[in-house]
Amino acid sequence: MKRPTIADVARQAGVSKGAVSYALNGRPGVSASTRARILAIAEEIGWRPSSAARALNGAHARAVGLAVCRPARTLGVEPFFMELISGIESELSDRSYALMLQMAADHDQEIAIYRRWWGEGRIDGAILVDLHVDDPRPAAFASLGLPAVVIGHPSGAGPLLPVWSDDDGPVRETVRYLLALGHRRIARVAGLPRLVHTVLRDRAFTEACEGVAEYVTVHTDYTGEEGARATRRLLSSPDRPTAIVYDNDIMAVAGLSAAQELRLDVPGDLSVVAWDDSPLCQVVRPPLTALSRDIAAYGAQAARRLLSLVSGEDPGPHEEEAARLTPRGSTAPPRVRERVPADG
Amino acid sequence: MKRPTIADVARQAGVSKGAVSYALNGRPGVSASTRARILAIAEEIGWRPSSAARALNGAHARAVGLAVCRPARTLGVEPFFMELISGIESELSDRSYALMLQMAADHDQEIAIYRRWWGEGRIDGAILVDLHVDDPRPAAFASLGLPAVVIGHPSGAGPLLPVWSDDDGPVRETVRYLLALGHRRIARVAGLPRLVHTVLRDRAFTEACEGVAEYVTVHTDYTGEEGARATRRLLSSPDRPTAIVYDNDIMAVAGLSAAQELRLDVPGDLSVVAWDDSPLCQVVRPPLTALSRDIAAYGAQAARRLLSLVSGEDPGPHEEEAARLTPRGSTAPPRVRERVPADG
DNA sequence: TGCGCTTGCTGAACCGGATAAGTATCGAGA
DNA sequence: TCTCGATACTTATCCGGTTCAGCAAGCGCA
Repeated sequence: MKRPTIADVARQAGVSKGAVSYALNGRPGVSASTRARILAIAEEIGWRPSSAARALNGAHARAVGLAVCRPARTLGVEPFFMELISGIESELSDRSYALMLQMAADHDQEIAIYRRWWGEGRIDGAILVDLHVDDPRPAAFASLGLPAVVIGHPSGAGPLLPVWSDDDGPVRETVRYLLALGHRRIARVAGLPRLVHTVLRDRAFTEACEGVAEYVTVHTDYTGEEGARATRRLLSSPDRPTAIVYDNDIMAVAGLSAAQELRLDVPGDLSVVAWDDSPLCQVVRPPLTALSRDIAAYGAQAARRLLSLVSGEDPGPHEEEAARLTPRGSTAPPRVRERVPADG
Repeated sequence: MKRPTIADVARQAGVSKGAVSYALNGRPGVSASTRARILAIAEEIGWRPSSAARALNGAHARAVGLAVCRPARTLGVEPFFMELISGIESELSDRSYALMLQMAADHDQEIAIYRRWWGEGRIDGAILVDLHVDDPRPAAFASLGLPAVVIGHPSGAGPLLPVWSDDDGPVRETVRYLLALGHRRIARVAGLPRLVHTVLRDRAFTEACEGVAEYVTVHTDYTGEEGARATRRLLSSPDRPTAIVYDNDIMAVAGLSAAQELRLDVPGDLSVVAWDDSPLCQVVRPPLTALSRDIAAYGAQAARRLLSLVSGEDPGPHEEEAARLTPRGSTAPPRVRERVPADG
């Protein structure tokens, strides 16, 4: 009942282990007829290469690592991750690479996990997500010599290969769109302030609004709960915003509900824009105007770059297509007339 | 720049490879002082055991597999999976087991993936989810000799170890609750009819309603889109239901929106109940009455059983705590007065 | 006829650990 | 003093592949 090895194949074929190895790997060194015979026997007795034995000879582990440190509750709710993983997967499974997944409590633990995986020869490379300001991970990865792709802006990727999508453009596009609709008081319910892309979006938002609209940014932890709380606070202010841009879809949905609970009409009294366009956005009423991007493609791209990095090539950094504004029912001109400049 | 091996440690310590192995594994055969010296050197030069070399000696791969075949779009949205995975993870990472994840297109591909992983010695066991009626996987796993835990009802688990939560009780509890509120026309928007738990819930729902309420069950694919469509169809019927029970939270949210779009008041005109209680349920207005269960604990339990199975023990089947009804704002007595029997 | 080259294969070393078997050293007991 | 037995190691082998050196046979060619 033991797993068959090449020695078993060799015995049955009446050749040496070496010949079997050559035959099974499609390398020269055996005749076509012997090769066919060996392959047939291997097939028949159900031989599979032992990944351990292969790895021992310096071959690749044929797996890449993804350790994630986010609180479990955000992970479960935000569609972003599963879509990203499913994109990564699609690329990996095509080449029979596996994905090693682990949740970490913090960056130190995450680094420890990678150190172990890499040290033990379990992974060939890693994908780094949720880039922080002053993130210790790029340097740690580099010192380990662990090939890695960073999903995040090059400015924070250090020596690692970045795969990112523009944050600046979509923010400006959104603000322009809201301005064009006539909004002059715009709020942004942002994610964790320590994340690089939050900082980039914050800056873009500020610059886009500066001088043309009143604006405010509130930071949250991405949960619907905090999104709702931030929304209530914003909407109960005397000069409440007429539009709110949310940094993820779950907060946008929560914000929408919070507004409706306050008897405000969306989009009449308040326009809502979500960043990232999961099915969730189209399921609520009104459907949410959202910044859409193909997250699965994003993940697939990262996986592709990582694999080429692992195989010794030197793929350049890659900027994924930026998110595009998909207007839906949650945005409209503000009902409350504002003093609009003649040239506006 | 190569990874240090026990040979390197042995050389520096001035002892043999064997002694180092004994020392590092905490086995007798070396003196305390030598052991300490070896451990110090190993630590200093950053030695890690090669998982490949260990696995080659018949040791465990220290990884378990999880191949999932669901359409990516459902995966991304439904919180269930990420919560389950995060629960599985929490248990695995405590014992430094890794999780190998892969998405499959269908059951055949899923079985092929496991066959490969198991054949290659990459995994010690597997977790099987989304049990289907006449599922080919339990038999396939058993014939492979792959230790596995099935997340699903024992009736469908075949020879594998089941970990499940009761479907029957929660369905009946929900129906009783709705009946007590005065509902007499209840609909159920169910998931895929081929899933074992859908069948179980269908049956329980039918039996609970039989003779005491009008009822109807509609099957969907779990997406919000189909949930909304089913809801619209149900609500546009002349004798529309006064309560709808959904098989997951995303469909419940979609159904809620669809109802509100039809200018129906929830819970006045329609009561809504969701199965599985993600943060999503509390984020919408009104917050959804839901069947709550600790999905992460569910996953952790499955992982725990699998690990004990892998280590040669024989843990019994485990029934997780059943989902419990958490009433919230989406359920109330039906506003439209119905002819309620005097004894009702 | 002899030389060199290619083809097709064998045998052995090797990867990094685990482990069984063997050996040198030392203290205790008879 | 000799033996017994534990202690503290060393040596050798094994796991399942890969790979390199070697070698015999067959072929072309001068």
